[in-house]
Amino acid sequence: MAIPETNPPGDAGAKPEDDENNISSGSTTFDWGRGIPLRLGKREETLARLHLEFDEGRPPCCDKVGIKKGPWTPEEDIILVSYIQQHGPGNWRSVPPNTGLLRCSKSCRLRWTNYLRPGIKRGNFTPHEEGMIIHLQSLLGNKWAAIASYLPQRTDNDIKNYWNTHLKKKIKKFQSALESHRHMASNSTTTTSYDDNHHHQLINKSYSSSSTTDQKRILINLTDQSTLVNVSNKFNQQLQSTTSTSTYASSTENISRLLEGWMRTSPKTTTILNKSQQKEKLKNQNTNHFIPTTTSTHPIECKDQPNKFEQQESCDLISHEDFEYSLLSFENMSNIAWHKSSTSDSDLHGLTQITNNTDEKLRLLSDASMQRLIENQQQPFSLFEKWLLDEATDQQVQDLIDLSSINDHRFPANL
DNA sequence: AACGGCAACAACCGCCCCCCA
DNA sequence: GTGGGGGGCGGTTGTTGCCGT
Repeated sequence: MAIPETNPPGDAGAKPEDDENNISSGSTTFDWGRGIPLRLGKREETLARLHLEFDEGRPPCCDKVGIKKGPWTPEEDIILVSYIQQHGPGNWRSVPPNTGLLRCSKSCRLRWTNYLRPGIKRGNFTPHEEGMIIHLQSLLGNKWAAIASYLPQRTDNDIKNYWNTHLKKKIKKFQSALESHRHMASNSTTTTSYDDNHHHQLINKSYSSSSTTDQKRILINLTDQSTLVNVSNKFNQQLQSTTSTSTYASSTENISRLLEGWMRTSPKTTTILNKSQQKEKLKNQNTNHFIPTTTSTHPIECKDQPNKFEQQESCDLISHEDFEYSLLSFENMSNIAWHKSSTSDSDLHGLTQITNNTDEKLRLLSDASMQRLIENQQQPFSLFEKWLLDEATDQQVQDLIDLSSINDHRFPANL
C-alpha cells in the first residue's frame, strides 16, 4: 500500500497500516482501502471553525500570515479530497475558504496534482520509464511537464525529483566512465562535460563545431552522445512488449484509489496541445463526457456533471487498458507525427541514401528534434527520428539501458 | 549509542503565461 | 489595449530517514 507517502515524513504513527487501513478522523472513519468519507468530521469542523475565525480580515490566500506550511496531514488530505470530490478540481482559490484548510490555494492544487488525484503511479521507476525519461529529457530538456505527458501516471514533480536524485547521477557516472574509457583509449580525445539541462545541445554543439579536420574526434563524441539518445530504440521495443503483455500494472494505491470511478485521465489526450488546439478539441469533445487537459498531470472532470464524479462510466479511473492504449498511442502518434510532417516517404528514401554515417544521422536527428520542438512542441518521436536512431549498435543501446544497473563496483564514485 | 553526512522527496517560491473584464 | 487574477511550471529548499563512523 502506497498510502504512507501521503503522510508527512516522520509521521509514522499516522500511517494507515497502523490502524488496519482505517484512520479515524473526528466522527468520520476514513477507509484507506475502499472508500472515502464524504461527511466532515469533528476535526474538519474544527478546522473550518478555526478558519472562519481566521477569515476575519483575512489577507489574500497566499499571504504568508496564518498559512500553514510543511507536510500535509492525512486529515488535510481527507478534507481536500472530499471537497474536490464534491466540487471538482479547479478554482483553487476558493478551496481554502470553503474547506477550512489553512493552506494557500497553490499548495492545495499541488497537493492534489502531485499526490491525491487518481491515476498517479508512485514508487520505483521501471527501467522502461527511466529510458523514456532519459530520452525525453535529451530531446526536451528540463520540460518536466512535457515529459510527464508521456508518462501518464507520473507527475512532473515526481519525474523531476527522480531525475535530480537518480538519473542525473547515473548518466554522469556513465559519461564519466565513457570519458575515462576514451581517455585511456586516446590521450588526444577531447572530453565534453555533461550538461544535465540540455545534453541534446551537446549534439548540436558537436555537430556545429564539426570540421573536416575534427571529423574523427567529433564522430567519437557523437557516438557517445548517440548512446544517450539512442535509448529510444530500446524503450520503443520495450514499449511494444509492454503493451502486448499487460505488464504495466499500476501500483497506484494512494488516496486517489479512493476516488475510483469518478475521474479518469484520458490516454488519448496525453499529447500536449497548444491553446488553440485545446480549444478546438474542447469543441469537438463537447459531446463527450470529459474535458481534455493540457497534460496528463492535470485531472479531467466530467463536463456534464462536474459535481458528480462517482459512478460515471465515462469518467472512471484510468485503467490498465487505458494506459496501455496510451502507450500504443505513443507509437501511433509517432506515425502521425511523421505523416504530419512535410517530409514524404520519398524524402525519407532520399535521406536514407544520403546519410549513411552516424554523425550525419545525428545531425538530422538533432535538426528534426529541434524542428519538432519548434513546430510541434511535444510531439513524440517520428519515424524519421527513430530511423535516425537506428544507427546505434545494440551494445550501445544496452549500455544505456543498463544505466539503471550501474553500481559503484563498475563506476566508482571517484571517477 | 551518538553523531554527522548524505540521499530522497515533499513542498514552497517565484516567475511566467493566459484569460477575462 | 491593458491590468489583474488564476493557474502552470521549473528551480530550490526544508525535513526526514538512513547509513557509516
